[in-house]
Amino acid sequence: MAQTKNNNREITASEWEVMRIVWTLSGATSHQLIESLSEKMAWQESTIKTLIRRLEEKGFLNREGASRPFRYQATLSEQEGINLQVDRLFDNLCAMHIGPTLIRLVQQHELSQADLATLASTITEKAPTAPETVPCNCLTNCQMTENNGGCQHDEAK
Amino acid sequence: MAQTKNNNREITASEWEVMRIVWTLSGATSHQLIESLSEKMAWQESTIKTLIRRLEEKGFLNREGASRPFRYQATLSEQEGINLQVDRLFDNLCAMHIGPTLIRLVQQHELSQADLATLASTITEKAPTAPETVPCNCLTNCQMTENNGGCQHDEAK
DNA sequence: AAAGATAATTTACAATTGTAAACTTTAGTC
DNA sequence: GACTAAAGTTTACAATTGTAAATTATCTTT
Repeated sequence: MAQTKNNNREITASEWEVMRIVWTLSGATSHQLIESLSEKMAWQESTIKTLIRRLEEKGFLNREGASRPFRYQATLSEQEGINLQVDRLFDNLCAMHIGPTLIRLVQQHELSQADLATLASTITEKAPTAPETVPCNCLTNCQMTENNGGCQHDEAK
Repeated sequence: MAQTKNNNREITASEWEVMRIVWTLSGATSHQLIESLSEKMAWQESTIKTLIRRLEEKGFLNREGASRPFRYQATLSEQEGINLQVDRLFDNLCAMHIGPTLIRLVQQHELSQADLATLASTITEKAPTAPETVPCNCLTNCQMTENNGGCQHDEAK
């Protein structure tokens, strides 16, 4: 019996490929997944079946349909899935480095007029209450002492 | 003998914690790492030593000093490490979802005046050449056919 | 130089992940 | 209804990761 909840487990890199197809097609049969991924990823069909099963067990895919060619549906939206991965990453970055990281991402990726506009207004909204600087939050309370050299982080650039 | 190059291997979640401390302190001894992480992560000292060794093997840490309390130095800067992780993630996101994802990140995180200003000008620079929309690039050539339901992605929101 | 304290290396072991073969069941077809 | 093809389930197995104990080597201090 497939899980209904995604037990706080993670979507791995390989599994992510499966999810992408499911999201793109708004649900897919194993046949479709095998077709797409055996080519794109050079995986054997067995591999793809395993990934589907694991995603079901983890609660990220639900099987639907009564008779055999079942369909697999994502239990979260693509944006939710992305948020999951992105937050897991950003929650482990030094606060001081998030700004430069976002700047780089904005520079590096192609964004639509609309997205740029939204970004611009978001920035305008945040500006009035933005702090002068965002300090490093790596070591809780920056409990560094003299004998360990202190928090060098503030000198980072 | 420790690797000099990071053989295109990854920094895992646990290893990342070690790197953060090394970066924050601009290099650290195993003693410092154990002090910091045994508390923060509730790890045994042995665990931390293993992580240090693996990071050395992967080429992300270099040991320096001639006599015993060695120091471990990162072979890449924190920003480079972050870029590595961030790119690994963003390279596997549907292009169409990157805009909304960045908007959300900018909203969600505290950014300094300076970072907001840089972001703003970056946006201004990009605007003139920004496309009306950024299409989904999930399925290479979107080689979806009628019998698989076609690329539903363009309808995503 | 012997002991004791530190630091580093080896060994360990279960869980997860990547990858897949083998086997079983079921939907269609003759 | 028997056969076959497609779909789904079980089993497998090595590599990586998380976590750590045991062992060995090296400073430091009597």
